Order: sequence, then structure tokens, then C-alpha cells
Amino acid sequence: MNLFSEFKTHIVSVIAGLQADGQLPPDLDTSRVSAEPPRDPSHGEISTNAAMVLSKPAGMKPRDLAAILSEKLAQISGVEAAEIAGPGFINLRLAESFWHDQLRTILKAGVDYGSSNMGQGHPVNVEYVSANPTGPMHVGHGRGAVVGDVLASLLAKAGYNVTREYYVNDAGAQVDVLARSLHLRYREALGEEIGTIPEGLYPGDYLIPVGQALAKELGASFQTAPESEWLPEFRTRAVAAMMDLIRDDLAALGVKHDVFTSEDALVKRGGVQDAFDYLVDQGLIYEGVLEPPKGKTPEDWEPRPQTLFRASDFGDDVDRPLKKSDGSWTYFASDIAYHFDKSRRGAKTMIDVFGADHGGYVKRMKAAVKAMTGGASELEVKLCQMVNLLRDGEPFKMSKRAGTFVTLREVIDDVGKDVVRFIMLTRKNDAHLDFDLKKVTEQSKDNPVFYVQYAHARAFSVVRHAGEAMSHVNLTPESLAVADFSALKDDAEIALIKTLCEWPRVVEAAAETHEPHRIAYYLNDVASAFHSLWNKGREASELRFLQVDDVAGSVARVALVRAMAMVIASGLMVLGVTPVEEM
RNA sequence: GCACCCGUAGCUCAGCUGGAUAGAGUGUCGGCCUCCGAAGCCGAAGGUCACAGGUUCGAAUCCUGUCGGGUGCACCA
Repeated sequence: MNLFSEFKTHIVSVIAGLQADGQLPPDLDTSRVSAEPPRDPSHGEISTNAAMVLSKPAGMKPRDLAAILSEKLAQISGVEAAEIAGPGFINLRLAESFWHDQLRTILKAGVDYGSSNMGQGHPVNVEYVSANPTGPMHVGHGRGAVVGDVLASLLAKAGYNVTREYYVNDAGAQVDVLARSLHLRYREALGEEIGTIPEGLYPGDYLIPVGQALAKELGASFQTAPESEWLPEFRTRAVAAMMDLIRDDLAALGVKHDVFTSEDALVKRGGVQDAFDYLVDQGLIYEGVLEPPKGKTPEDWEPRPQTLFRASDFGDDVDRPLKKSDGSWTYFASDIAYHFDKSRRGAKTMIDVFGADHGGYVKRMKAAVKAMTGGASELEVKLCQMVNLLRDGEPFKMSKRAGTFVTLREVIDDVGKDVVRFIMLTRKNDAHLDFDLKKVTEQSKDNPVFYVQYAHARAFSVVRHAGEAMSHVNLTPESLAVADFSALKDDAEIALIKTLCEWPRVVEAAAETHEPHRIAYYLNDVASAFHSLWNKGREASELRFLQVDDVAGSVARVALVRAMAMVIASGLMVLGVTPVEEM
């Protein structure tokens, strides 16, 4: 519940009252009635379209209806005036004391301000990262990791029951490749000359220490053994080592998961077979031959009978194979089983955060979820576009030679996790993101992280000074919350309170649309409003936060500053960024 | 050829899920530090919201088509 939805219920009840009086017809749909902040601040604080939306069904002219409504709305507590404007908007102006009360609410709630019960404990499963366990994370993975992690935090703040999940793709041919690559490094550690890593294997240096550890532990027992003897062992160990690596990267980025689900384990316990059987029972499986893709037929294309799932019955473009020609499961088959599993574990809403290169995969996965759960669970896929690494405006050169590429870890070590996390949210997920390693370390206005952090640090600077100048006054949030705020009456001061009051609404809107980047933009707005007020104090001395001859006013302004810092901190906590008190 | 995403100021992008005169940052130009942190602020300039239709009180937003860019397109994961 936020300020604006509260007013919407006020407005709806006013309408209901008019219906009871017979002034309005009984059957009106109020679902499209809105209560929003108007774009132009001169239009007041809350704007409603009620008269325009209801005019036609009520059989009245918008402005006539607005006249009736505004008279009643003006009587709501805290409303100073209700004005009719434009085609029939009703703009509400709220009293200064109303905003002062809101400020008290913020100070009492602290960083919990903005928390909501909108989700009502609805179970949501957010799957993110799910990087293949074949090497360390790269920067693109990092974006998905941050988007997923922050989305999960955001949903939790909005009252959803969130499970954070990582799907470990530890089955399939890629793990064989990894195991062979590791075996080579193992032999290398035993003193063999292995030369250059053959094409098709993973050349990265990160396997060298793993090979050395294995050589030390196992000795030469697998050095010359046939592959069939060592492959299972090396698969397990390689995956474990890579997951350790990835977990380290995630920890460095501050990204958390509740559950790691293993694809291999899922397959071994028969999960895929179960899901498959279910689809067979539903009559959604058949043997068939797919048409070649039109326009661009692969050179090695040949008609091939396959075991197909009727994905096109559920909105996909074509039916999709679940078994390869050798009879083994496709990745899609195990992914169906995996999502079925998540659904059975209680997820009513599933959100997958993928890279944009998985775009072609979305329809079939949604189709599968629809088929498997009969609509009981819903899947949404967030696709994250590429990250372009730059250094001072120039594209960052990545050398794939010898497997060296810019890892996520290198970037984190370079600029810090807070910067990485914030920058990853400065674009909506489906837009390309330029990440300039030089600009974000410049600690200037080029750098949105520092703009927001600076506001927080400045606020604490004021609080520190206040503590020295007014050592006899209790400046804890609890006592500030009951202070006299009558000194807060300048437009710029009230404007800052209004901006702070939008936080709960931002949380709810961002949670509902699954758009975590909105938090970053909002925090920028808060910082801007604060910096602006700060600088006004340079010219208008009555706006300076601390004034020796005005203790009551200074206390009121310190309260405002503290509340601002609380909202910034609350937002940064959702982003997983540490608010700093000094820079 | 098909599917998905995108097209907003010179550049990079927001635009509160249909609202009033479309906003930031950056760049350009001009101002503000004896004073709580100038890592900041204020002002000016900059637009046919790709184009054409449609839906309605009202469209950058929703629908259709066209143009332009990106991504993905049989047993890989």
C-alpha cells in the first residue's frame, strides 16, 4: 500500500457514497480510476482521471462529474484543495501538515520504508546466473546475476515469497569436454608435455590448478588409463571445481542463491522420464519429421524422425524435439522436467533470467510450462542484452587466445562490486549496456553510483555536524520523528518529502513490472532533489540545514536529511549496494 | 524466409504499464565556492517520439502495415 493507492481507495469510496445517494448510477467500473502524481508539480500532488473514465457510463460530461466529485474529495483529511483541470482531471493539493506526517512515517520505518505486502506471500521462483560450470563467469553473466539478484530482493521487499535458484547444467556433452580438458591439465601436472590445447577443448588457465590438485591427490593412477575409466570421476571433480569458482565469483559480487539444482541429479532420479511420461499421457508427444527452416537450410540438414513435443499447440512456432537421434534427452527435455520440478516445489510464478542469445528459447519454454502445469504456474523470461566493455570510450580488446578473456572477477577487482551492481541496473534489461571501466572509477558526475552515494555521504556529514552543534539535543530517528516540523515549509523542502514519499510506489511498480532498473533511476532522482536543496542553501541562508540561532528549525531539517538518507539506504539495500557515510 | 527485442534531443538513454506543455545525463554556451562536502547546483540551447493508418475524451505508450538496426532459428547447451 502506498500513498497513491491509499488515495485511490479514498476516491473509490467517494464514488460509492455518491452511488448510494443516487447521484451516480449503481453499476460503474472503477478499475480504471487512477491516483497518480501529475507530471507537472504545479498541478498539485495527486491527480485522478475518475471523472473522465466514468463520464460515459455515468452519462455525464466529464467536467460536470468532476465538479461533483471534487466537492467530496476536498473533504478528505489532509486534502487542502481539489481543483478541476484540463479535460476533467481532478488535482488534489495536500496540506503541509500531511507531508510532515509522511516524514514522521519515514523516520519511524527507517530502511523498512517502502516495504509492501503487495505480493501477499505469493510464491515466486527467480532463476538467475545458471552459467554453465565450464569456467569462471564473464561480464555478461554478471549482468544476469545482478538483475536476477536485485529482482529477487525487490520482490521480497514487495511481499512475495521468493526463492532464488541456480540451475547447474552439469549433464550433457559439454561436461565431457570439460572433463577431457581437465584430464589434459592433470597429465600436464604430472610432467607430460601437452603442447597447445586441441581445438574443441577448454583452453583456459583456470583448469591448471585443478589439474595440479588432482595430480597431487590421485597420483598417476589415471594418467594412461582409457577414458572410460576416468571420465565419470573427472566429470564430477571438474564440475565441483568450476562451481567453486563460480560461487567465489558470486560471493565477490554479493549475489546469493537459496537453491542450487543439479541437472545431472534431476536426470538420474528420473525426473525427465516422469515429465516425458506425463506429456505422453496428455497426448502431446509423437514421432515425426520437422520441415527444414525456410530461407536458410543448414548444409547438413536431412529428414530425420524425432520424438517431438506439440509445442505449437501452446503458442510456439514449431514442435520441438525431446530426444536426440541416439535416444538421449535433449537439453529442452531436461529443462521441461526442471521447470516442472520448480512448479511442484510450489512456484506459482517462475522468472528465468537469461542472456539475450536465448531469445529463441522463450516461446518453447513457455509452451512447455503451460502444457506441464495446465496454467497453474506462469513463466516469465527476462532477457538481458549484451554488455559492451569499454575503457575510456574505446572497445575493450578481448583476447580469446589461450582462453584469456575479461572475467567478471577482474572487473569486480578493478572497480568494486557496488559499482558493478549499480551500473548493471542503469539500463533496462533488454537494452545494450555500455560499461566503461574508466568512467566508473573516475568518481565524478559521469558515475551514477557516486552521485547517489555522494548524497548519502553528504547527508551523514550534516548529521555529524548537527551532533556537534546541538550536542544537547537527541537526534536519533525516534526522537526526530516526533519533532516539530513547522519550519519545513519551503517548496524545495516539501518537494524533497514528496519525492521520498514515492518510494513505496516505486517499489510496488518495479516489483509488478519486474523492472529492477527503476530503483536505480529513482535513487538518482532522490539524490538530485537533495543536491538541489543543498545548493539552494548557499544562496538562501534560511534553507541551510544547520542554523545556530534556530534549533527547532535545524532539528526539523536534520530530520528531513535523515529521512532522505534512509530512503537512499533502503534503495541501495535492494540493489545490494553498501551505502557509505563518508567518501 | 520466420520469430523475438529495439527505433525518443548532436551522443547515451528514461518516460511511472493510455494522461495535461515528452524528461535526465553527456556535449555546447553562460553563471554559482569568506558559508553544512563545488565529487555539487542554477540557467540557455537542442524534438515531425522512424513513417503511415487505426482504436478513444486523450497515444511515445495499445493494434495493423512499411522502413531501418540487433539477436536467434533442426539431434548444441
